[in-house]
Amino acid sequence: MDYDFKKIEKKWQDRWAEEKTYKVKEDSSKPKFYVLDMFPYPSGAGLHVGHPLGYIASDIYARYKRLKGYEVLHPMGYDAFGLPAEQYAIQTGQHPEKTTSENVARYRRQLDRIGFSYDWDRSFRTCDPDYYKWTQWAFIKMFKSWYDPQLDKARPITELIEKFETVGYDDITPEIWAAADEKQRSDILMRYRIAYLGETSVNWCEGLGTVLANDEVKDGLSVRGGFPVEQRKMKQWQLRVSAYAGRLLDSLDKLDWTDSLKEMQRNWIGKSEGTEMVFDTVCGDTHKPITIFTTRADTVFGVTFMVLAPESDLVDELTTPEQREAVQEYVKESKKKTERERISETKTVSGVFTGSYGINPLTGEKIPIWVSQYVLAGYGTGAIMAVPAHDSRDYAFAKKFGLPIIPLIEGADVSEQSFDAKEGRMINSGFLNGMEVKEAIEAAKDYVEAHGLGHRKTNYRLRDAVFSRQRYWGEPFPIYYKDGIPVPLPESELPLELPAISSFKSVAGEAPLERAENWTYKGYPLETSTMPGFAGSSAYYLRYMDPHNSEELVSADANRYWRNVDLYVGGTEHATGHLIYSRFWNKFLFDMGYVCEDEPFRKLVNQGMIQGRSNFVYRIVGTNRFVSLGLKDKYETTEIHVDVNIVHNDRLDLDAFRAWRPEYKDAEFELEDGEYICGWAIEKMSKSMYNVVNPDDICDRYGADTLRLYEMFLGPVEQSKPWDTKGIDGVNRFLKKFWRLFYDRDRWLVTDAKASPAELKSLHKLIGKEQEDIENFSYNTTISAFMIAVGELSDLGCSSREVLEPLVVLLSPFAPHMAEELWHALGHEDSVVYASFPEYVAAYTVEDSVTYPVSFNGKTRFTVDLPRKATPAEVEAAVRALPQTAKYTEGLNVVKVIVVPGRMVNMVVK
RNA sequence: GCCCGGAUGGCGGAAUUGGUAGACGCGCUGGACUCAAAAUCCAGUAUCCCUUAAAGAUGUGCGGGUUCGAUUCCCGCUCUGGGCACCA
Repeated sequence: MDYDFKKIEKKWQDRWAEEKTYKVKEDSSKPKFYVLDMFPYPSGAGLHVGHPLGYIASDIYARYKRLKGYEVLHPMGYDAFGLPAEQYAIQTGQHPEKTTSENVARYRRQLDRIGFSYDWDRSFRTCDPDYYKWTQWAFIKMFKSWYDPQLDKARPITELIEKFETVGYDDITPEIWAAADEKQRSDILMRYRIAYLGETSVNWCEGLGTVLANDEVKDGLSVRGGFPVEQRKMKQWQLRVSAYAGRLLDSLDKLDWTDSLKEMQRNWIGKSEGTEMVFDTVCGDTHKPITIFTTRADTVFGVTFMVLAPESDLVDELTTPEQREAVQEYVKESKKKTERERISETKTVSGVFTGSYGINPLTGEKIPIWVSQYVLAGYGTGAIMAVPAHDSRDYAFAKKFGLPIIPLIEGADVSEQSFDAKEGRMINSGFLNGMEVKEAIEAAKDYVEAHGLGHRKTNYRLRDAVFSRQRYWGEPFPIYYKDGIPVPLPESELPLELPAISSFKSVAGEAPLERAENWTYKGYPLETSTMPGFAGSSAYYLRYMDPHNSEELVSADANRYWRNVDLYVGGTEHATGHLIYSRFWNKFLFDMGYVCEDEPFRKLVNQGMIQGRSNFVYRIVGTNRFVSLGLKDKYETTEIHVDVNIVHNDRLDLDAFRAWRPEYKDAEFELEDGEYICGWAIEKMSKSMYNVVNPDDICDRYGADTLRLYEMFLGPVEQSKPWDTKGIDGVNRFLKKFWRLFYDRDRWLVTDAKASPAELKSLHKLIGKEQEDIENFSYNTTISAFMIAVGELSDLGCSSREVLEPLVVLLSPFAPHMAEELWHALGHEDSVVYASFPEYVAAYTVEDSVTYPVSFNGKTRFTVDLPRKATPAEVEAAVRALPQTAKYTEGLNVVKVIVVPGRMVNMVVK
């Protein structure tokens, strides 16, 4: 029987589905392991060969852990709400539900072909009402909670109300609370709720007709669609992610994530420890203290002016009548600009004087207050003290407008540029003179606090997440408005299902749900925004633990068993989006006692991207004649992308090329050695480059097992690399070779013969290697080890079941179909999934000798075989006891013997 | 500008973290089998000198250093991938 992968793979995929081989349940007699992939957004283009990379890696891990005796939760689902389906609906009028279902079905077919061990009974889509019920539920919980900074955790809002009623909290005294009407109370509480409705400067994207979160905007353009984004003040639902900034930062240390990813999150959270300081100001005859934030309290003596953000509320109050016109003009201009324009203008300095002055709290000096775009309203207090000598932005501003620059650090030359480094000795700084900068910062902070000028303050760049989208294809908010006051729906009313609407076309500024009929609750209007894409993906990993529970997001029992994700595999592109929101969401649920772990993803592996490898043909200009790569320099040619699917190992399939497109029907070729060689380049995998490789095609040609093996053999999982089909024959050959250990054509080769020591050694080396490598995600080297072992066993003519049976088990995580087929051929009734790895590991007895090269001063002179367990002293003694060689006896004096256990002996001689 | 990674044959990549650099695969060359092809198998394949072999020398981006010994550690560069970017 030949290795007929088509038959074998179909057969086992059907059997696995039918027998629910990969179904898992909470089994407290076994340790749990939770392996999760970032679930895909089911796009219309289907899967390309890059998508399964991470899925294959995690599937191997999941299968391996199963063999090791773990109960493994390995689910898959779809992140199905989102913009592309809706954009498509706008263009075609098709309901997003329909296209989503079609895309999901297509994804499922493609995934099934690759032989993943998912428990499909746990699968769901984020757009299923049974699922988004729990997204809405969590939102209501957030609405009904506040963040208690004392306890440093979220608490029910009722506790805050109780504080207001009894002792007061912040600036709300019991009297104020008692006097407040329903609307006022709602407004007060909005300032504290975790999910709240608030006016804020948001990223408004006209092209998409919706607001976006910070991570959905890049370089002033929307990540989806690339439309320009501008800043607008709007009332939007938000999540108080910023309250969790400190905890999100601190618990990064506990996570087994890559350093680069943690670093990205640290930057995004952007902790900075500084001081909030009050400056008195003079505007005409009125005084108004304003608060600024600085990390350089040591530089107050060098403050020569102050700057307000154009959006700051203080601008109006501090503008003198003479300056009013100029200031208003400037503010208007900057508001009109899109985010992108503002970014592109970062190098051009602009600003306008308000006419009023601040008082330097340490020197008493009067300093002008300006307005400029380089100060951001959303960070700190929206106002700064400017120290041109030691801040490059302040410096540029001072130079442009001729403001004084006072150096504060000894030896700092500020004639050309500012001196930003935090080092050196202070001068011109009163009581700070003579101190080192780091010392001075602390001393200044102490001084400021002691004299009541301000206090220490930690700021974060992480902003609250804007949570509403003026779009259709998302979760509706479970909120209605009673006389303008937002009220959550009773939980019994969940899920609040997305209503039908007549047209998907977006109308400027109008949310599609405004067009829904009867979008009301008990006669009150319902919220017409929907939730953003990250809402549904923030807690999905919890739902897999208990996907059919209609009473709870996840039952306490299921949650206690599965706890959190042990291994999460996905791309880095979610570093500052999904992975922050999920952690936030999980921490909130943890605070409220709904989940038992503070962090959702213990270990995270980022798989690299698979790039495309494009192929080119070269057409002689003005003809339909194509020249092979090596000959193209003889002519003037145009480089044309050619579909990589009609090119094999850079050789063009001429007939397929002629058939590819009508205009090439009569193409002529100039060949090299009878072949047409194509040029190539590494580019992003995309349709327009004709370099998209569909996994289905690889499965047709080589089989899923080869695809799995090859994707892993390409290189380390974490690394980005181009898809290049050149090497695929190698792993395919390996599988055939593996098969031939069992079958010679129709003859079954396996016998009950006793394994030879050499055969066992091969097997045991592999067992050792596989265990070590899989734990380190080093699958390419495991496969190498496999190739070596199979080569050795094949050379030895190994037929012993004692060796071949464990070999099948070892193969099963990588090539599950072939392993399953052989496992059954070996007479097993059950799936190879139920085989037990530890059994074979127990027999792991590599007990061999080590060949030590013995060298003098680094040059190898002879070797000696010794048992692996020999101690360095024993090795040295054995080497010294050897019959002396000519070189050894030539009066050489051995000064030192260096023994590297298991490796080598080096003698230092004189 | 700031913060992380990388750099090893013709190519993808190994090297047990300081111990025989180049595992394994691809590609290439030669051979076996075959009427032939495919498939399969065997041998060779870092560079230089050389008809070949032996022997030698060089060799992990570049320049230094530590060490008996450096792809690995330290210092200074070059190139390159990624992230952040008026965050006070």
